[in-house]
Amino acid sequence: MGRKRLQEPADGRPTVHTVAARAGVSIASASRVLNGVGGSPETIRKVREAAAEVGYVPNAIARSLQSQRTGLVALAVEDIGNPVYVEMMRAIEAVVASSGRQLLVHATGGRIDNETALLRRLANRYVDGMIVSPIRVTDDHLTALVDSPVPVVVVGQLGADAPIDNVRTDSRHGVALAVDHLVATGRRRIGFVNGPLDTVPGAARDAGFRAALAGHGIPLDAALIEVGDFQYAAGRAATERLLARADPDALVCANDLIAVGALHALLVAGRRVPQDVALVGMDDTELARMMFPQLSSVSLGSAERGRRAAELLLQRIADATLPPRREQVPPNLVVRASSAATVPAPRPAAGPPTTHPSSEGVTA
Amino acid sequence: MGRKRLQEPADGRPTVHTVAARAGVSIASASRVLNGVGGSPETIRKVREAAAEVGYVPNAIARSLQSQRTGLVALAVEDIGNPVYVEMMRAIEAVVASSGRQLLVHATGGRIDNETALLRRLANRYVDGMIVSPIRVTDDHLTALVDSPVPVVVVGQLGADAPIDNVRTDSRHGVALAVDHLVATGRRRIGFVNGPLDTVPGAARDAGFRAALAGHGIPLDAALIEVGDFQYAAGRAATERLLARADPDALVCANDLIAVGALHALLVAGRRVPQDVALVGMDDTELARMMFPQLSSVSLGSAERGRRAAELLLQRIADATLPPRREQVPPNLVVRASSAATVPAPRPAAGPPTTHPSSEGVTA
DNA sequence: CCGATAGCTGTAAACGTTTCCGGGGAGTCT
DNA sequence: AGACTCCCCGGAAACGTTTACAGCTATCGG
Repeated sequence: MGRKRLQEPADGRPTVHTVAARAGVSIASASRVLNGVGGSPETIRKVREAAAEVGYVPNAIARSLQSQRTGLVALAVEDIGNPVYVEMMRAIEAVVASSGRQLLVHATGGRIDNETALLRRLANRYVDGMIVSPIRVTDDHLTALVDSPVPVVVVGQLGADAPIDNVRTDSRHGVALAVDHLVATGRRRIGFVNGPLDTVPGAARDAGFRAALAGHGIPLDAALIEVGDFQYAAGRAATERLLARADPDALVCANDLIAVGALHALLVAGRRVPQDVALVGMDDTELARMMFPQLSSVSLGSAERGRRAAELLLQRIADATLPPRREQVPPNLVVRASSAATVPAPRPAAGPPTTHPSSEGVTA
Repeated sequence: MGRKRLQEPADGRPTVHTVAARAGVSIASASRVLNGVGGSPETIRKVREAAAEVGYVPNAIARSLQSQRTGLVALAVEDIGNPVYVEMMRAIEAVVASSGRQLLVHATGGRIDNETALLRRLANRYVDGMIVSPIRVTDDHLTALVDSPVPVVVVGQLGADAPIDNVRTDSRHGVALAVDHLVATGRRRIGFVNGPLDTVPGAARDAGFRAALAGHGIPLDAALIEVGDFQYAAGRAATERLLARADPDALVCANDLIAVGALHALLVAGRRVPQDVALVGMDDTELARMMFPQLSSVSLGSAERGRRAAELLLQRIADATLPPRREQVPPNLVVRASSAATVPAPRPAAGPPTTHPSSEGVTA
């Protein structure tokens, strides 16, 4: 007969065989006791003791191979530094952790190839499921998502007929909320600093801005629209370009990072916020509250979307036969100092300019 | 004889058996071809074809069980939303990804139990290695780190004799740089907004602040020291408390989040920055450059520390017998508008005393 | 007092891959 | 022509776990 399997691996780390041998029982009994299912009191005692003595800790990989699940869930977002994704991530992590799983975070940099490569590697079964928030979507991309061997939930807009669990918001409407608010407080020369138009959110926000302006009968002035990417530096640069050629009395920004960049550019240019230019960001991240003046921002419920996406994913992991579901989180506007109606009246001509410390402290 | 193993699992997903059978070769040959090692041209062709036809993708879990590595590296930090960790994470991720591995990110919330639990779960071999940046360290904690079955690299201060790969900076010295700079530009009533003293960085920065002040012969005024935690809201609240009872002409903050909170509190209180109060943060994150005025900040080289930690970890994964190493990244001060010398001259004694409020405040 | 039943235990198969090893064929050198 | 080398191939073991199955003992009901 051939020699039995090694009881003690060269590694030195104990396996269930080590424990079983030491306890004088079979590996099956040892495994049962360690999993808390069955076993006589005597067996339980012996196995527990042996396990404690050798410091046994089960090998999760072997277990996964057997059980066909890893307890890992992946999240793929464009930019891990964007506070909106941090908030989403926190919400997802809370749900995922409460189900005893761990979260694997991936930054795609918005590059599609990166994301499809990730999808493909996903097929190798290392994660039980995935949440992805793509900012660009192609057909290839879509079929990769649909064909994924593990459950996928998408956060963001998706073709209407795609059979994929999906939680979205309505950022078109979100931009409209911002514009409505600015118009209501007397602003008319409303500028817009957007992200790339070839992204899903960029396109949606552009459409929303144009529609909202049209809804108020305000003619579109191309000089008041500027495009960068969704980062701080680009937002600042784009705003500088815009200010060089136009004179807005309000600025809508496609996310909070851009808004912070815009704020910086405005203050450097000597404009007072909100007296000279009202400013509204989007995503309502912690960053908006950190600024001085605090930024108004359109909340797109990122934490809520993350939470729901995680729940959808967990449900689908539990039951793969569920029909594709779609959930929607409504946007809502949070008004803060950066777009407050100016003190005496919305008219920029009247009123003492100085009551607010922000103006003097900031425009040195 | 018993029946052979299923060629086609109920799952429907192809395994190496499926493609071997389809190609008419053994699983050993199939495996070799798929791994690009060996095989005759004919075999290679057949296997490749079969694999493509059934859409074979290897099961990473089974592979890991065999190879004893997962290609996953974990990172545990206190707060995933703190930009300093974002920068560190980016640097780590770059190194890790270039070695073909993936990064698993974990937020510990600074709670020790959380972290040791993570360490213990680590023992189950799901990751090849781990980078941890603990803000609190106990003995239990330390032994858990030392006993870890997988390689661990610590970012941050650690007991001098701990046999653990470690990359650190000198935040004591970092605080001293800030104080030196403020003193050199004429500030005397220098306040300090710190994080919790029972954390390693909190304690180090406190010690650094006291030492630096003593070095300049400036008596310590307890009213000028305030403690919160390392978050924005706490920094703002702590600064409000401090301003209620003291009148600093400069503020050193234990990190940039605190500094942003402090800036907000200062501006709300009507203080001008830097004229009335100079402000210096720490970590030199993107956030510091986003503010208006831009914040001076002591860089602790977080990206560099992350990069080095990742490299140390990869080296140790490759060779576990390496002796424990320790690397140090020096701090350096980045001066920006928030602590610029006030306009007429840095000399408080010489120049005309009245033009600027700060100068008169300084000669107390 | 005997058969059914319940609970425990051990053997062995299974998860899907890599890899050691031995056998065999083809080519080359002496 | 025989021996040697080199390469390719297939069988089978191994990674460490869970679990189906069957056998065993002890208890209980009839």
